[in-house]
Amino acid sequence: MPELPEVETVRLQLLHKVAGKTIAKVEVFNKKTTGSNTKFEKLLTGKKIKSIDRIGKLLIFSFKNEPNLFLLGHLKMTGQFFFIDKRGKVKGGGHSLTAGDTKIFPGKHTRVAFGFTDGSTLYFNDMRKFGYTKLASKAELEAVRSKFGPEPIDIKFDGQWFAEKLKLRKRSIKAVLLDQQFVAGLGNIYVDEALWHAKVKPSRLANTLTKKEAKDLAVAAGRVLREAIAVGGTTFRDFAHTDGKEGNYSDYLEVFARNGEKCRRCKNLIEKTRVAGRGTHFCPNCQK
DNA sequence: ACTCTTGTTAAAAC
DNA sequence: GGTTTTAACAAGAG
Repeated sequence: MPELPEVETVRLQLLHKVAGKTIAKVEVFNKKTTGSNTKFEKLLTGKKIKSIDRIGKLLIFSFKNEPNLFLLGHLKMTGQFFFIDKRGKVKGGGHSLTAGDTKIFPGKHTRVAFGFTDGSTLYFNDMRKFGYTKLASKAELEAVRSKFGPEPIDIKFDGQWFAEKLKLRKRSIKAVLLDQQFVAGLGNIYVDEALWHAKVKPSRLANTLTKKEAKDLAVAAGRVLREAIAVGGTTFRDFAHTDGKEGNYSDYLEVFARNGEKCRRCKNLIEKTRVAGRGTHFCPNCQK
């Protein structure tokens, strides 16, 4: 699912493709996606994209000479951004489409289309309509930003702080890692992966981790996120790059979707259970 | 027809 | 007030 590495992959691709472009026309195919803002199209038309930032799994578009206007983009589970040079047929992935097939934009799952003055278009597709592209003021953006915890990939991420904070939490370590207010960016895939690398069982209560386990986990979380960014994220089902291609971290997964297969560390079989209400993969032998 | 999938949030419980 | 749990959301796959 789209987690920090997938969103960062999209951010880097969009930064390269749409920064500096001016929006000529906006089409909303699903009102809920834009927060049912009736002024959405009008407020964006004529605006020039200045930059694209990210916090956790949230994309933040800013505009030239518009210090009080931001576009917040969240993929949730099935959101996809596609960039098309000019409207028409394109090769690539996306829903209701097989590899190498041809897709017409806008398609069945296109929720918003941003047309630029040079004839190119950015499409936001989202099968399940949980994702959004919503406008926000500077104050609203700061209110949202304040709710995110630090990111494990931040060079200032503090293992000592992490270990001390875990002592105060009584839920499973998996539930705590999924909490974006505690640490930002991890989702179901990378939580399971980080816990495997740190040799900690997902069901362990957070306050029972030793200082060494906590510090190992902090390092592991940063490492899996960084390595996943380096290979364009993980495509498990729905995630696609802005050109429809897939992420390659699927080749590096140690536990996620590997239930029944051998642990590469101890040769035991990987199990799948339910922790924190999520499908959870781990090695029952070498994760303590 | 029924179960399963997950990111986030609102609401209720503690 | 902070923390925790649960349900809800939507649409498709199997």
